[in-house]
Amino acid sequence: MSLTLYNSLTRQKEPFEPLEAGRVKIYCCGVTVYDFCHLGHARSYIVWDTVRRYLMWRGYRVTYVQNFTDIDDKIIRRSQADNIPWEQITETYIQAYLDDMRRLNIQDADRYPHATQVIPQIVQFIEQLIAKGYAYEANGDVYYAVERFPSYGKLSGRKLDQMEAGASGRVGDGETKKRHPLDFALWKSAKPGEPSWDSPWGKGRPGWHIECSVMVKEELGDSIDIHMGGQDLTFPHHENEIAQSEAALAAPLSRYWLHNGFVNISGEKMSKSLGNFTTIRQMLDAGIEPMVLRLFVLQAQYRKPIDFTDGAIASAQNSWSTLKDGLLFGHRHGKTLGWVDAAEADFGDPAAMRIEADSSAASQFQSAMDDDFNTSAALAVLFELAKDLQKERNRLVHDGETQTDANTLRQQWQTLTVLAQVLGLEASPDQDATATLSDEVIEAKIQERKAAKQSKSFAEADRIRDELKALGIILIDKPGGVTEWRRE
RNA sequence: GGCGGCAUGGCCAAGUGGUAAGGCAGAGGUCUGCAAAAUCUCCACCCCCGGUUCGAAUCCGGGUGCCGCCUCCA
Repeated sequence: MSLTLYNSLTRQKEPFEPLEAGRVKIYCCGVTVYDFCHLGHARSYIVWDTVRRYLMWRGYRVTYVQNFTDIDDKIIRRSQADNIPWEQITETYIQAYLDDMRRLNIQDADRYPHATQVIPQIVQFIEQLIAKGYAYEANGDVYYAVERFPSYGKLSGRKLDQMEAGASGRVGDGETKKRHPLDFALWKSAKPGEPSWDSPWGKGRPGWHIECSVMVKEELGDSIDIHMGGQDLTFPHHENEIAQSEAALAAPLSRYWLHNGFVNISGEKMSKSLGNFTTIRQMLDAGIEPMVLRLFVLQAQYRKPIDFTDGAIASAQNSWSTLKDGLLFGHRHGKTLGWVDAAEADFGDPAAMRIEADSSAASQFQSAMDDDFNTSAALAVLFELAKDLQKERNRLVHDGETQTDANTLRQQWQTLTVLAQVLGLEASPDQDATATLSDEVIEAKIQERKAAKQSKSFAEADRIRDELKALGIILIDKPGGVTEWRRE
């Protein structure tokens, strides 16, 4: 059984075979740092983080590089509009990016190259393209000559003449320096006051696409295994990267190209131009839990569009609550069940757990994920484990004993924890411990309520229950006048 | 105009030849003073029309509908 993934380049699912056995070199297109990240970024990077985690779980040594585009027209515009140095803009939003992603439990890349850190290499790369006849200089700008690259369009499935027809209405003005309407800038000459670097063509800055070609080469080499990004990057960005890299280096840029689907907002396309996007921090600050967002994203296959609505988030919230209870099972009941390791320091750490790889759950999980990262089917495995644990938890809380033996439960819990972690879904037991009320106070309240119930003061009893509920404490009355409680 | 994708229960979403995973929501029973995401149980023939096949949501042909890219965008 092997990992199969959908390759945008060939438009079909293919078995995954890295260039070097056991190693995977990944380049993920990062953000242009001129604004906060939005929900679309969240989906994209949650998905790629999950792919990376899964490959690691599958035993590959993964090198994951993601760039920051820190020089670009939008950054310059933002700098001018806000009257802030452009370097400060990029620094601010790089930090914001890292903060947002960490909150979503997205692992840091192994390296984050910046476009401005490789300017000499970019200049050199462009010189190489000019020398090979793939690029030409025109009044301080340098363009890539798409007609010189015969397979131009192979990634996005277009042909030059078709695109020319489609683009004819939009090209012309101010583009007269181009030999072909679809030629794109490798180097842009600087206007007065704009940030610039020296080059053989005068002061200027790199075009958008060339930086990625150069950073891939610098960080990972001429050919890599997986190149990923949002669906919108297929054309022109990735198409142009291929044209640049393969013309200059005469080697396939990437074996596999992965593209994630879009996020719609209440059925409407989300885009910069429509302005209907919510930033990640707005959502998180509004109280949407990071794991809920992650679950929302992973409930659909990564290539399909998803629709962000209040209802979808409410549903994900409830779903997360089920999984979270399952993930906290060991922390809440491990000691009660007499698990030998429950007192150890790394208890609950998935890295310290060894699950049986041939367990039914793990193998179902793996075959789901092996099929082009079918996270939706993979989640079904987690839910089944979580629901089983939920039942046992209730038996334990209500009847004082479980139906399944303690060791089997421990195995189930560990399996759930490990597999969830592969999807980046983690519940911290600290949330339990740092809750608002101490156990003693809660017990006192329960005794108070018990007295109220015995004197038939049900209004008072309900008031106490509501009061605790507002603080996240759920009370469960059991036969025999026993009241159990747990934190929500 | 060119290229591509999707259409499965109230909502979301797996499933690519053998009679429909999972989540959310809902219904009924139990339990309860009441309540509870406590517990038990229930809830789809897969857009339409043809065809292939012993057998199709799954393959083929034709419709219809929705969406994306071709322009900054994950």
